[in-house]
Amino acid sequence: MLELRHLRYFVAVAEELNFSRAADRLHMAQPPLSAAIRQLEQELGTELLLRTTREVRLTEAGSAFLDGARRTLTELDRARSDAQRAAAGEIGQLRIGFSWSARFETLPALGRTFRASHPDVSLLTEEMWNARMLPALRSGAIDLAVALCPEVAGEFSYLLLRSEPVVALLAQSHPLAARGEIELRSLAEEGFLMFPRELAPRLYEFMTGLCRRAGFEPIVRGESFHSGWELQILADVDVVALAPASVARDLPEGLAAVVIADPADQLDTAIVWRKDDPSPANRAFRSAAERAVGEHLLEAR
Amino acid sequence: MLELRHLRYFVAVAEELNFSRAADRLHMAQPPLSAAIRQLEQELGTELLLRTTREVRLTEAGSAFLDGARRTLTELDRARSDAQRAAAGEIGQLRIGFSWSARFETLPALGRTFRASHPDVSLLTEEMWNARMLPALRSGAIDLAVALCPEVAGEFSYLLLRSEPVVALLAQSHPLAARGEIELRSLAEEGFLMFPRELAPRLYEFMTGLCRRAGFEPIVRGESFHSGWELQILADVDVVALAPASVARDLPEGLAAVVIADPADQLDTAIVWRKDDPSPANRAFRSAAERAVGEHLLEAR
DNA sequence: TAAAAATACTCCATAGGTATTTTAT
DNA sequence: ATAAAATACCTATGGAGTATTTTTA
Repeated sequence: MLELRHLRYFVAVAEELNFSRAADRLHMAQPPLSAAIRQLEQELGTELLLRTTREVRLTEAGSAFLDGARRTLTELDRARSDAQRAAAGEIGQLRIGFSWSARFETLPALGRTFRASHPDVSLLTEEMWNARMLPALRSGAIDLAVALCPEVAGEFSYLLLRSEPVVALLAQSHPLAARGEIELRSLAEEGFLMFPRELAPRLYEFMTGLCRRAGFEPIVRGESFHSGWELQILADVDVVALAPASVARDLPEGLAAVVIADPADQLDTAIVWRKDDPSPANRAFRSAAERAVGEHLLEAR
Repeated sequence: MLELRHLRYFVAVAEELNFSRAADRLHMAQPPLSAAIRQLEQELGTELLLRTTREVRLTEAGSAFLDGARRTLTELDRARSDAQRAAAGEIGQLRIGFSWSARFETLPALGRTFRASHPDVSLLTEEMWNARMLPALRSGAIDLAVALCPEVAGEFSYLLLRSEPVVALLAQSHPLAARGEIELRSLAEEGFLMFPRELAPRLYEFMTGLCRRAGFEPIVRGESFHSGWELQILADVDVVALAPASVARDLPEGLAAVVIADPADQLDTAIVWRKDDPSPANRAFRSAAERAVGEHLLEAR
């Protein structure tokens, strides 16, 4: 059976064109080297070397095989280093599901931090609603979730990335739009635009809970957020919506964001992963995230 | 030490994701297979497989290494087949030195015949004078010579490809140009254009010998053939030259070729090679040449 | 005749086998 | 309870060593 040994020996002999010197180089005796080469030739069914006691020459087959043997050994080295780099999380890919709101500040900052240390891991990101994230994580469709107000069950772990104030999004023409900050209760009479509850139950409860604690039940005038939050509608129809502050970074024309006063009402964004996920790239991403948190790279600016 | 055995075993296990089934497939027992994989992991310094008694999964490193291992094994197969094809003369290259006169019929016909059976051998051809051919063959600068009237010494073998009549090349305006055939002695009073004797001594002797047997000593009026035979000069100056008949296939404007009558005065073209040349492609070319001779593909048309 | 490959043989490392235990579902 | 991997132990093939012979330039 052909083994790498044969290739290594053959390359040495082909380079030295001298069995004794090649044996030296390989730290072995000359007879077993000769035997191994003979075995290789038998295995291939063709002469690779023309030996006389005075010179050793490559045959055409030998010269062709030398190229191939070198390529094979190189390929093996690459395989080895790929495996080791993959084990260190330095190559591979990560599929990341994220909440729409993470698009503005959190995800870009995470990406920058991670890419700086792991340039050869490709990040495949997909926006999705919270309700899809856990099943996607569970099934392995994604490796990590970057979620706003995530629901986290037992089989998952998470790391809090940032907390940010809630803002009310409303038409610039609205009387309250000019204010820097408002009390939530001043919106008690407004119509609210919400998303379908089943897309992110915990976030939905958080927002209606805010209103209730502010002393009113929100009047839900529509449920129309589908892919992302289609905000333009807020300016057209006369309704308001609640969102994390970072959304204000990229508002459509004619919309304003006003911070809700109560500093206790913060919206959390976290990364979530399967506790038992052994992927080194995953671990590496998490520690990059920790680093980013530690360096305050994820805070609102 | 890492061996191909490890790669073969690992690929089998990674494909079956089951040590026992993989062991079956490899016609071996399960424990030594487990041992080999453990050894491989130790060699690489990283886990490749996550085993429980119920399932075997690839780690990231394992998945990366699987790709690399497959590539390595593929590369080895290619190396093996390259060696075997090279041994059969099916790949490689042949450097061929040829006489100018072979360019017209002999070399193209040889090329066609050889390429039909050996499309992956590249032919590198170079025109040269006979005097350069033997040293070039001896030093290995060329593998084969296709020579007109070759001088063949002991260390070389040769195969006669064709014999062809001698023609006289002369200006179309020459009184004899209209004749289909002439006696050489009718050129006794003409001036001859020759090449420097040292470029092809045997051919030179052959041609002057022809004249002497026809009863005259040729009047050499110039020695001006350098690269190829610059024939245009024959039409300009009023001299004649002797050449093999195939040259008539591609005469410059204003020149005519007239066959010399004596059918015994034939010019031979042969391929010449080093007796001890072991190159399979070389052998293959020679047998293609024999085939071409047998099928009369090299004869004048 | 001298340098280098081939041959003859010896030995032991280890690949691979069998029997059994452990483990996780 | 069971299927599958790990462990323990054994065997023998063959890879590598030493001493010697053969070859050819």
